Amino acid sequence: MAHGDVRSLPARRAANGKSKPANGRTAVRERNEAKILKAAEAVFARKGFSGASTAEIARKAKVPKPNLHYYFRTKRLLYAAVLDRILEIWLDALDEIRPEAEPADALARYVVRKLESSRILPEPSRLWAMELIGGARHVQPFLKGRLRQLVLQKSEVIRGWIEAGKIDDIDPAHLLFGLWALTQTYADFAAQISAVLGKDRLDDAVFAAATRTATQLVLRGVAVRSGR
Amino acid sequence: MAHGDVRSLPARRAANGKSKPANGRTAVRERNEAKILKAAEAVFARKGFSGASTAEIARKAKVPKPNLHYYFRTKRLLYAAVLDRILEIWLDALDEIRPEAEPADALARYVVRKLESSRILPEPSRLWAMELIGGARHVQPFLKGRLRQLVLQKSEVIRGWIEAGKIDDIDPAHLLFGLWALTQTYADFAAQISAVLGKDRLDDAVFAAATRTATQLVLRGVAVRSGR
DNA sequence: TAGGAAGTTGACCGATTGTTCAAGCTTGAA
DNA sequence: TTCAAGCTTGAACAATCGGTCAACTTCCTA
Repeated sequence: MAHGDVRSLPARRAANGKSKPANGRTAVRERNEAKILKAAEAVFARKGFSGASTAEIARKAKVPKPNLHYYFRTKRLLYAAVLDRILEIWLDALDEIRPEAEPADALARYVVRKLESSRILPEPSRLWAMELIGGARHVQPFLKGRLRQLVLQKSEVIRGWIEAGKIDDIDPAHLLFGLWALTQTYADFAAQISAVLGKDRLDDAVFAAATRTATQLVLRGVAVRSGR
Repeated sequence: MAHGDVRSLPARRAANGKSKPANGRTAVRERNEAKILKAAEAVFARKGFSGASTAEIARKAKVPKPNLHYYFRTKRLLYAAVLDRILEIWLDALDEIRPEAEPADALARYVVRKLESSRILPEPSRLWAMELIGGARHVQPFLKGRLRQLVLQKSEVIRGWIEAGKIDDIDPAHLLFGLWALTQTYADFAAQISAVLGKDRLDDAVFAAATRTATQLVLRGVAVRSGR
């Protein structure tokens, strides 16, 4: 699932170690790929894979359509490249769940970081949600492999907290699902939340209230005994 | 947002009160519309509005494409008709939040009913999620109107519980957002959850654990003082 | 300064999109 | 039995889809 899978470029720079560290003269490529990926992320997040059109992505990225296909041979490869970038963002913050951490701190910080992510980078979250709702056909290996292993591992950490009497008994995996749901809803369903609140966008006050509420639900929900 | 808006049929049965109660000879129409709506729901839920094709819907409903357009003149009207049916399902269970209800019962029953809905009717939830992620262009009036009013009204109920000392202080609207997120995640992101759990579908055991976990988070989260 | 790879792009491909047409079929009331 | 309204459907519409082609420019290297 590394970059190598996803990009199949027409030609790579001569494989020697001569030129400047790691780039050299591919500045054009780097810049254009970034432009296209950013535009693709936005369009895929709004319309999903089948609903998005390469023409719209190209228009948004301000490149002619054949140029888009020069950098990403097919729509599917472009989609894979976008997903590939997003996986890391998605996993971010899970490292708060560590055995030696104090559960109250760890869970609170996890909620804060995830909500921050929903505020600053809502589009990756929406694209991920679209992919999952559509059946997760393109990310099945990731879900059954890396993510599953990570959830099993973090579940062990949480079970450790329970056995140490630091938090109440709870199903660790479902606690994680709950954490994801409580935090990502503010990215995925921002349109609903802002409309219901009578705002035209989710401002800082909304996210502050969201953080308070989610933190309260989680910390009291697992009945954290504060350390010492 | 009533049915009248959504269906613009070539002709309605003669407007008299003669024939059998409320249908008469439109049995064919009723049956075909139902077939098409069901197929449309599934396809729209998987691909979103722009990603779905009328051809695929027609194929799934086992009617020729022009027949689909005979009953629903445009793709957009078909989509509106599908959304229209879903709104009621979506609002269901909110009536548990009543002033005279005991908060513990009301919240627990709400969670149970919503999770039951995620288990039995995941597709409407997924279609709704798709629509919201895509920007909620087709349901903006519903969100800003009926749903907003309902949320304001239920928020008052919850505020009443707080002031009566029955539950801890919490932002009522965000509590509702949390309840939605915690329960609908099992419909919307079923693909992720089942893959992570190593199952090929979300069985009864999963939903039982989900119910326990979500209920615990909510009831302890708001620190319900049991009645009396 | 010559050569060649990298990058750009207008024009075009067959396939699929949503939608329409018109000719047929079915059915219930007169 | 007639007849119109409701229903069905193969064929075709322009527009858009993902993707290709070949001619062009740009830019680095030798």
